[in-house]
Amino acid sequence: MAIHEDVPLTVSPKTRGDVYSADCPCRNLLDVVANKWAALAIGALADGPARFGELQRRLEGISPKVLTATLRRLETYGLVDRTVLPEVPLHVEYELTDVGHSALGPIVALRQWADSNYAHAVAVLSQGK
Amino acid sequence: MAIHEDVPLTVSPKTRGDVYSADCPCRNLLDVVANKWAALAIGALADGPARFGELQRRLEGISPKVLTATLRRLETYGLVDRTVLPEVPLHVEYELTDVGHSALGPIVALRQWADSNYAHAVAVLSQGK
DNA sequence: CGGCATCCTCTGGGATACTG
DNA sequence: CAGTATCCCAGAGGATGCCG
Repeated sequence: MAIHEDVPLTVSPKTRGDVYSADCPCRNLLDVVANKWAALAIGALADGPARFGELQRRLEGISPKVLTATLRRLETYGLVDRTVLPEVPLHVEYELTDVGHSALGPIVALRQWADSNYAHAVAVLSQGK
Repeated sequence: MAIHEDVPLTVSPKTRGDVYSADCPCRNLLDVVANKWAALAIGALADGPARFGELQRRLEGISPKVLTATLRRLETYGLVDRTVLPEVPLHVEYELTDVGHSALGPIVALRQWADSNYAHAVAVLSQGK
C-alpha cells in the first residue's frame, strides 16, 4: 500500500462513504492512521504538545527517521501541527490538530483493546505453533 | 516492522499494560489489527461468516495473495476462525472469533472516523502541496 | 536539538498465471 | 473455489553519520 501522495483530488460523489470501494479516498486516511507507529504517536500527543526527542523517548524503539516520517505524514494529512521555535538549541513542537484529536478516541480504544487482548493472542500463538 | 512470528512468549510482568514499552507484546497485536486490510477484513466479517471469494469481492481491490496473508495472520492471532467444508467445489469459511468480535468496536470506529474526515484531509493535502 | 542523507534489508502488496 | 507460485516494486524501518 501506501500511496500517500498524489491522492486523487477528484472525488466522485458516488464513492463517498463506502470504505470498501477501491477508489474511496478515505482508505488513504485509514491507511495513515491504521498503523502501529501512527497510533502510538497520536496517543503520545494526547496530553498536549511534545518535542521530537520527547516523542522518541515515549515511543520506545522508534528510529528518528521513522518518527520523522510518521510525523510528516500525520502533518500532511492535517492531524498534527509542527511548530518550529527558532531558539538556539532548535526547538520543535508537535501538537494534535482538532482533527487529530478527533482520531484519538478510536485509536486509544484500539490500543486498549490490544493491551487487554494480547495475552489471549499469545496463548493462541503458543499452542497453534 | 512486522515480525509476527516468533513473538517472545516470555512476558515479563513489568511490561504488562504499557503499550509504549518497546518489548510489550501487545504492540505485536496492535500491529496486526492496525493495518488497512486487516481493519477492512474484520469489518467485512462483522455480519457473520463469509467465504474467501465473498471477502475478495467485498474488499475491492485486494489481491488473493494479500487476502490470504491477511486472513492467515488474523487466524494466527486467534481473531478469525477458518473452516474448510470438504465439498466438491472447495468451500472455506472465515468467521470472527469472540476476540475478533471484541476488536470490532474500535476498528469500526476507526473506519467511520476515516470516512467522516477524509474530506478534510484531502483539503489539507491539496492546499499544502 | 532535530533533523536530513545514505545504505541496506525485509516484507507488504500488486499482477498474473496455474493447480488440487 | 480457494488458494499457491512467481515476479517485481515501493516503501517501512533499522543503523550510522553529518549538519545548522
